Amino acid sequence: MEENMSGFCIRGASVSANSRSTGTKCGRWNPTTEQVNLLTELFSSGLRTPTTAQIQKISTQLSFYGKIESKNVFYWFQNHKARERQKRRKVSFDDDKDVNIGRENARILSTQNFAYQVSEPERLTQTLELFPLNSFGGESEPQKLRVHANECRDTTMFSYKMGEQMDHPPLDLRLSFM
Amino acid sequence: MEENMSGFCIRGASVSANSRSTGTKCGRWNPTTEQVNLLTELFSSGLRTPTTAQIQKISTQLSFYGKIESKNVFYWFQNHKARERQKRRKVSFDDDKDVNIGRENARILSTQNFAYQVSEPERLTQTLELFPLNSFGGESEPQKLRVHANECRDTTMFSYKMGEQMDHPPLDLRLSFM
DNA sequence: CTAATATGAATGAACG
DNA sequence: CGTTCATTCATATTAG
Repeated sequence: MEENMSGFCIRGASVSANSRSTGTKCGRWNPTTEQVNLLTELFSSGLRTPTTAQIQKISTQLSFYGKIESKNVFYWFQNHKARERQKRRKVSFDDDKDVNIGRENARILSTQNFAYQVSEPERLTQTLELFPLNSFGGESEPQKLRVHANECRDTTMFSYKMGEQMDHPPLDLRLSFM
Repeated sequence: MEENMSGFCIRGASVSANSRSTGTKCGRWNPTTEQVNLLTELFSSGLRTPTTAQIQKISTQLSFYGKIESKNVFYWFQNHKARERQKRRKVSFDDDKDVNIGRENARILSTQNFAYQVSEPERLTQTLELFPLNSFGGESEPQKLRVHANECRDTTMFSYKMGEQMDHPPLDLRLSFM
């Protein structure tokens, strides 16, 4: 029984009283097999970051198979994409230094997680005709080669000028942003 | 296996959740409960886009509770505001599987100009007055200073010696130290 | 049962 | 400011 109650998990905040009991009502969505199948199909078909409208429609469709919310779909795609990339990244270098790993363990490295058979786009369209196929039909991932400094360098971001705001009462919401 | 192959800052992978990033260097900021409380209070008071001066003030205050930089405050407000709206967008109507009542509720987000104003002007003023915003001598000067985050070397840049007394600050931190 | 893993959820950081 | 990426936390699930 997954009684989802839109629980908010305050990360770490409620560590007080966390000894054993499930005091923190953090019920989370537990997708059904059908839901996962459909989501996986969509993903395999190329859908990576659905728009809000798409998310809502998917959610509506999936609600037939069980309780679901839009944010669940949103998170699912976020996580699925992120983890795929994450695992892909781990495999990327495929060091020789770890060749001794057993073939059993190699499944994580070499196996595509999404070996699920990709249904034809047509069928996908039939299933839920909500995706403009151009969104993923002939478009490749942007693949923006991003440097992405991953450290604490100063990003010189907020250089938005501030006027005489200290003078003003804090009420005036300045729009000067960036 | 949960491998930490990244080799980066092992940010207490399996440690308890809350402890602020003690000893962690270039990992991402992990706000303490007190910091989050204060930020949330300010947000609830109506502060949405703090100015540079405000950011610095807030950052200074929050640094008492743990390592923090100005950009963290900046990002926090950015994210918090954005996700407030994002939730509005991804609001999944508690769709009853049987009842088909999506129409009426579908357009609850007709007006969105509600949240961008302070709930109560006086309250905000009071709240901000708790922060002395008059640090700059000549207020007439535009004082376009950019928030300059320090380098990765933020090894206890704040010389606030945490006394033994502040171990358990009251919940209303804002009132306590002002 | 406990330990390890898979994954939903959350959020800090940053891009466009 | 909306959107997206990356990392982390919490929990359901599964392996041992």
